[in-house]
Amino acid sequence: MSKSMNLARLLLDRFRWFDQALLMALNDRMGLKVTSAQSLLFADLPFDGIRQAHLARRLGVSRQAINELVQGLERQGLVEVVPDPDSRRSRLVRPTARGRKSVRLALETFSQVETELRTRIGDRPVDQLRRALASDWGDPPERSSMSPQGRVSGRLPT
Amino acid sequence: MSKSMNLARLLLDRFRWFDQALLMALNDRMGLKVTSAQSLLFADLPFDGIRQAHLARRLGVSRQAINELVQGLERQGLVEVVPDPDSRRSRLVRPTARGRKSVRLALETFSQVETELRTRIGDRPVDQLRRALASDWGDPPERSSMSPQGRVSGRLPT
DNA sequence: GGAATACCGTCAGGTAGCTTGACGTTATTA
DNA sequence: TAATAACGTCAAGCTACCTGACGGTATTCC
Repeated sequence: MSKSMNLARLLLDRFRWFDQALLMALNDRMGLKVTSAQSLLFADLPFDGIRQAHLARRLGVSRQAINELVQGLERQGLVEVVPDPDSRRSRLVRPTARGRKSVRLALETFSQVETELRTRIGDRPVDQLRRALASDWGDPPERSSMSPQGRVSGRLPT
Repeated sequence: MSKSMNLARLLLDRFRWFDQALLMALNDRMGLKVTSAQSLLFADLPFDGIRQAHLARRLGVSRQAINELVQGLERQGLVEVVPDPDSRRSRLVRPTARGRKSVRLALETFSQVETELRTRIGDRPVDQLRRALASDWGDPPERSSMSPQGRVSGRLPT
């Protein structure tokens, strides 16, 4: 059944496997009601701050989308937006104390979950999985017209 | 840089790599403006029809969500919803002629893209990738309260 | 030095993809 | 036969995106 499944579906399903674990950890252990999109931001949130435009490029979404996510996190007191000392047109998104705790929990969770996965399917497969995923795939084939934007989360949009 | 990236992000990015190729193929070769969510449905669309509730369970979303996607595809003439001969409370979602052509193109594209990937990163890594992804991971750890629903697409929602 | 250009965040308005809740219909189970 | 469960669907609401446009700030270029 899963043997003949296409790689795209498999990749998405496995992403959701991780994502679900993360969301549950953040919810249960810190009472956070972050969304999947917000939680993904955490992975790229250096403690010394980062520009929104930078995050946008990193995640492959528009600056506006990032702006919205950041505002949500700000409302929950997880990040604060401060002036960038290096450039007056930019502002830095930086986790608060509580935010840093969440970021740490998120990273911890990912690593724990990966460890758990190793006990389930073995060290070798996980290493091979990571290696295959992390190697350079280049740009997607079939390149052409079409809009460049993607989705940060895991939904099925445009 | 990508070496230390967490598996979740890697999985999502690679899913998007495939998804983008699919969307472009459907757009360029058939002029279809299907969304990412709709295109994912294709992977699970048997030519002899399937129930919406079945699709919902398969993709891990609500029946209502599927209903919406199906209506979108119906508007574009890609599927038709017909009575289920086996049960009067159910209806079958079945691709039209044009729909079947799209489904075939989608499957073809996935296979071509995978072939292309093999020439880029090698046969072994792709085989290992598929094997690791398709093996039984069991339920996500950290199980607990929280809502069960996930997202079909690739976005970052609740 | 000053003007064009490019980049930063953000407002406004719009869409797709979801959710929960509720309902009528049909099938299954007790 | 009566309760229960499953199917599709309507309604309302939210989140995650998008494009377009704007006013500030840097950078580049004559």
